[in-house]
Amino acid sequence: VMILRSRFLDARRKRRNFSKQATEILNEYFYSHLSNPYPSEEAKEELAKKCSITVSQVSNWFGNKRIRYKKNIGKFQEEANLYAAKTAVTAAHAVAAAVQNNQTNSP
Amino acid sequence: EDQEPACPSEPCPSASAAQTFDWMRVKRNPPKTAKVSEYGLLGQPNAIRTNFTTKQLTELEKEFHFNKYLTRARRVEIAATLELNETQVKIWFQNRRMKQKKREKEGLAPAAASRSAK
DNA sequence: GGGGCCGATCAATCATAGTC
DNA sequence: AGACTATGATTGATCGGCCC
Repeated sequence: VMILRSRFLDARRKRRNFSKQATEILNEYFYSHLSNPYPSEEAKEELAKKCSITVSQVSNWFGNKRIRYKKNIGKFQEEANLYAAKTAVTAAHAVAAAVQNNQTNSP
Repeated sequence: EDQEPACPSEPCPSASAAQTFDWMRVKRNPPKTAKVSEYGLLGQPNAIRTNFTTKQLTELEKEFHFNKYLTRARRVEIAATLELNETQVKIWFQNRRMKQKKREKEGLAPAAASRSAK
């Protein structure tokens, strides 16, 4: 084999993990869109801005996340529940508002 | 905006019923880089990612700088020289162009950002 | 109708950062 | 310190869409 890795000085040599907040934002988006975790170009730009990373990095993140998630769903169960609970709060607010609105509009 | 489930009708037992959506079932067909013959002839499409050698990559890179796009003739020539399929050469150029575009994009955005940034 | 290109994505792998 | 895992990036190749 010896596939000479002349690609020696590959860019991936110096890699930095994203900040905790950035990962938080990305995971929140991922799990709140678990049925279709494919952010549009615009959504990626917004996420990139919020996370202070590039759009490509956002794409890489989602690409890796999707593949790794479906490869072993069980391994991410805990994480999935965590973020599901987190977004459940905002969801509850939305529901509450909807109910309120419903009561005042339909006798 | 379009968050998602919010459990419309289903109870949603305790926490999340993490179901398996279609995107999780997506499977790509194995590469058809049929190299036929060679040895054996069991016609097994390689089904594996080809690892280009340094020489092949160097040559392709050189060609790319000469021409971003290939002509049929050039493609045949290069494929023969590097012992690759015409398809592999074609795909390599497509990917290379995309890579180029990505670089240009990332190479200008930061510049604009640094200007607007304090 | 078919082949090339584009844009997005997949999937496997690389190389490093982080954890124990 | 060393083995093992988590994770960001790279890349050959696929998928769907569009154009000619």
